Amino acid sequence: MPDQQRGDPGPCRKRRRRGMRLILRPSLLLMLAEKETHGYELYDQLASLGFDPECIDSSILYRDLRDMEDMGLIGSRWDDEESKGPKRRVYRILDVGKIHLGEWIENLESIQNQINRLIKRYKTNQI
Amino acid sequence: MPDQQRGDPGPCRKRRRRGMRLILRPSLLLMLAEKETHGYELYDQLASLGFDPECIDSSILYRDLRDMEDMGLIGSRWDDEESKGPKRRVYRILDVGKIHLGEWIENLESIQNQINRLIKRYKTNQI
DNA sequence: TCCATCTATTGACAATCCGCATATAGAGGA
DNA sequence: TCCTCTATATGCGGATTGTCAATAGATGGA
Repeated sequence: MPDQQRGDPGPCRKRRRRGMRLILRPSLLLMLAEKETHGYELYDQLASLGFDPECIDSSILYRDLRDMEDMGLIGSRWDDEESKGPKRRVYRILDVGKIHLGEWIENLESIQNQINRLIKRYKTNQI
Repeated sequence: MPDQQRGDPGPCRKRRRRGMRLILRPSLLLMLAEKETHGYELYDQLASLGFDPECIDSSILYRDLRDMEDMGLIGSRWDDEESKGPKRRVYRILDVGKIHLGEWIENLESIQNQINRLIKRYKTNQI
């Protein structure tokens, strides 16, 4: 019996997911800045950035990719190599996306500072 | 003319807000763990935790407080002291809330690790 | 041949969340 | 009287999110 059918919420609790959504897009953008690739491989490599793949529905990843394409951050083409299985849509980062990624990283740094401050205050006050 | 009516999104950009929402509730809970108080004072003190008050609509704060009360994390009573102005709803943290706050802090720590990893990879690869 | 499985992407739908505007209301000051 | 500050609450429309299902090519085994 799968976990979802027991009362067990498992490791993918809501407030954990919230943080996940915060860093998913910059993570995808970073991976695309390293090399162009397709959604399914990005999905596999999320673990290398600390994501639990079981907590991420792939449709979210694909939607984020399409959204970022609509925003002009990344571009895509259908793969022309013969691969095993259905066709792949290969994404690459665009210049606008690189700039955007840089700003995203800055924002994450400021969020990190804020989280630091919060945790420090929590530990200092011995709650 | 207020900022909202110009095209200017100002400092409260969406992806900044996303991070804000992530830490608002634990911040409120931490402040209530330090001392019981009412919503308006919490609102004023958010700046001490690195929030930009202009980026937070007070309705969100009040709604979060009510939600956390519904979850059984905090309790409230109407203030019996005579204060200047309308009555205040004074919140205090409950035991369940303290446990919840601890778990929240742990989650924030793991999110922090993930952000660290992301930023490090960004800087190392000289994107 | 049929079926299960893996790869790969997409779309539909309901639920939730968020920001904005607005309502209410007591107290103090001009 | 009217404005402002303090203080809390609600309703609404639009954006975001998560879940589920659909589509579809390739492979391998019974």
